[in-house]
Amino acid sequence: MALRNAILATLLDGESSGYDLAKSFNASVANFWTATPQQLYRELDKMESQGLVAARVVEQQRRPTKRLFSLTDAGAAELAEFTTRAPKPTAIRDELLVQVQALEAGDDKEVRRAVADRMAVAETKLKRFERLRERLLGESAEAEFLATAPRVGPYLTLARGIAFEQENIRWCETVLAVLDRRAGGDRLG
Amino acid sequence: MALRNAILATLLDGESSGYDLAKSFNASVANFWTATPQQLYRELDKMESQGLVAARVVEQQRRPTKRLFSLTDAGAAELAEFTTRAPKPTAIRDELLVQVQALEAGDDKEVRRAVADRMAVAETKLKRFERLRERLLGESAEAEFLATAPRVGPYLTLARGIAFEQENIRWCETVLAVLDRRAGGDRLG
DNA sequence: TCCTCATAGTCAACTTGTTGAGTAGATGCC
DNA sequence: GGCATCTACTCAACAAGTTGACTATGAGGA
Repeated sequence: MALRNAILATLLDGESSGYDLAKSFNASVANFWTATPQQLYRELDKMESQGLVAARVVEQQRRPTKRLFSLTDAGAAELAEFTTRAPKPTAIRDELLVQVQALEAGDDKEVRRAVADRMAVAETKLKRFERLRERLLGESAEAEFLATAPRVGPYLTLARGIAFEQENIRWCETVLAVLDRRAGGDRLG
Repeated sequence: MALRNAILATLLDGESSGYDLAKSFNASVANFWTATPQQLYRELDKMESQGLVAARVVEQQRRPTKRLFSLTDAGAAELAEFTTRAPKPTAIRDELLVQVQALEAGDDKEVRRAVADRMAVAETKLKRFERLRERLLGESAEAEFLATAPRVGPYLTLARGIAFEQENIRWCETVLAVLDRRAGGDRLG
């Protein structure tokens, strides 16, 4: 039920096609939820049949016809009700951490490479998130924005994403340093 | 395939029953992967039939018979190979963040409560992780441990979990402060 | 004595998420 | 001129994760 509500929350920003949702689920929404295009189309169809979203077919010149989805009153009510339900507890779920856990039983050079790759990805994401943050803030200072902006939800979730990626980068640096020191020690020993 | 390898990595610490694994997946392994008992039993059966783990039936007095699983050579090889494969990218997946994103369309008092609950959970987890950390370190200082300990994988993943929970707590504090300030402003305005 | 909790699981049904391929027109690039 | 890329989807099959109920035994407390 969380994917459904993540979609509804995204539609608060206005109507959107499945295709556009798929892209925004790789940009802003990716701070707190991910989904493949398949999941989105399936869920949108289901929600349309349940009256939570309304589809409007838009014929385009030079492009395939698309369907634009928007929140209905029932959809907004479902979303509001969702905010009152206890959220599931969460935890990191990361194959890279499984690999680091198994470090000594595996290939430490490959793991080192995977950690370095992850750090590069995190840096790219962080930059994207920070540009998004600038755009959200506009001219305002953070404190002013948080006190006066009509919608602070997206800013707060973005802040969580930024902190997560910063933490990722810091952790990757630590792991790389430890691996290098230990590899160096091996050569000496 | 990540659950499978998370189980194999856990069995590096020695043989374990499904029941014990279920408990450790709520303690230490929860830093980087979660699983329900159902998933574990299913996966253990599959892995046994594929020769990745070996089961040893232990009859107990005063307790139900249990099966203790241990790594086979094939299982260790599979785990080693897993560390060479590119890990999937990861992201936060958190219903609470979906709720915060939908803040202005939902019930802000309920969301506030959910954030406060999450903060309490994070604090409990953090304390547990820090006790675990002390136990892992033993008498050593961190730098010494990282340079000389035979296995640093579990320490490094635990460090990631600790940082994650600290970041959670900090973020929850921010969100609570913002919500309170805005609720206060409403009363004044 | 009954009730709850801990141990140690099994079974079935369901939802959610992933993978890969296919359709089809338009634009851009070399 | 041809080939890749972008838009905008659809279909099918599978893998992974969740939920709830059920079996059995023993220990500890009210």
